[in-house]
Amino acid sequence: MKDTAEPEESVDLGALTGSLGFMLRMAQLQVFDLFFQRLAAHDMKPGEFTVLWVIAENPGLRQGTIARELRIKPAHMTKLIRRMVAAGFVARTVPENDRRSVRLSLTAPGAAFVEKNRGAFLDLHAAERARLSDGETAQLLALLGKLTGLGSKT
Amino acid sequence: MKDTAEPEESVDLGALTGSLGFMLRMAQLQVFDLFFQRLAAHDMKPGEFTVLWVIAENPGLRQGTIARELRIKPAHMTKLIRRMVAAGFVARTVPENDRRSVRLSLTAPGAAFVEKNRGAFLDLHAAERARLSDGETAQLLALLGKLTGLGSKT
DNA sequence: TATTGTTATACTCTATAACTATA
DNA sequence: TATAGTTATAGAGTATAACAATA
Repeated sequence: MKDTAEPEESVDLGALTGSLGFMLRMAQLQVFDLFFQRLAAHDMKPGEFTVLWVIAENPGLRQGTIARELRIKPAHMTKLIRRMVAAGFVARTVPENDRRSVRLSLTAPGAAFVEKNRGAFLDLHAAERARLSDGETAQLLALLGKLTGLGSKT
Repeated sequence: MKDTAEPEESVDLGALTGSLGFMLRMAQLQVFDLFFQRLAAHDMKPGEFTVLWVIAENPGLRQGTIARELRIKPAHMTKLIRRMVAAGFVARTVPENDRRSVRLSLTAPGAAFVEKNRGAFLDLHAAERARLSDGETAQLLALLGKLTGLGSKT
C-alpha cells in the first residue's frame, strides 16, 4: 500500500505530442501490442508475418527485393528467411538465369498459415479497441499512406 | 550494368497497406531517418532526447514514472539515464521521504542542449519533406493523439 | 568490377528474472 | 510484503564490413 499520498504523478508531455516521430512511435507500440496478443501464440513476429504476406502476394520475388521494400537489412533478412524455411513456411529457389539470387515462395503450410491469420494481421478490430472510429481509421491509413508513399490505392 | 532486362521488380503490398501496424512501422522508419540526420551528430538517439525533453517539462519526476509514460522498460531506463548522467545532462536526486526512488532533473548543459535542439526534434519540416501539407500533418497528429490517448490538447 | 546473398561482429533495444534497499 | 531501482542474461533488430559466388 502506498504511504505518501502522491496520487500517481502525472507527466506533462508538452509539445512532444506535436512530434510526428514521437507520436508514431507511441502509436506503433500500442498497435503492436494487439498484434502480439494474437500472433505470439504462433511464435510469429510482425516482421516475419509481413514477409510471409509479401511472398504470398508476390511469389517468386527475390529475397533482396523484398528486404529493400520492407526496409529490412540484408543480414537480418538472411536470418529471418532461415527461420521461415526452418518452420517449413518458405521455399528458396535459385534460378538458372542468375544463380546469385534467391527467389522465395510459400510452401503449402506457409500459404495455409497466412490465410488463417490474415484477419488477425490486418488488425481489423484494432482500431475499435483503440479509440478510433472506422472513418478515422481509414483517414489515418490514408495519411500514413501519403506520408510513406505506399498508399497507392488513393 | 544489368544484364537481364528486368526493370527493377515491383512489389505488390496488397492489403498490407490496410494494416495499421505495418503502416505505422513504415511511417516511423521514414520519420526517424530525418531525426537521425539531425541529431546523430550529437550522439543522441530519439529515446534519449525524448527523456531529456520530458525531464525538462517535468523536473523532479521519478525515473520510473517517466519510464512508464514513455513505455521504456526499467532495465533499459537505468542504462539510458546513466548515459545521460555521464554526458552531464541529467542530475539524479534521492529524496529524503522515499529513499528508494530517484528524481531526475536537467543540469544547465542539459537544459541548454534541449533548448538548442528543440526545433530539430519537433520535426518542424519533416512533414513538408515527407509529402504532407501542414493541414494533413495536423490531422495526422490529431488522429495519432486520439489513437494513443496522448493528444490531450484536443 | 559490380551485384546477390552470406557470415561475422558489435551495439541497441527488449524481455525476464533475481537482487538491494527501502517502505 | 510490496515497491523503486539495479544488475545480469539472453534474444531480436540494426549497422557495418568482409567475403564467396556469380554476373
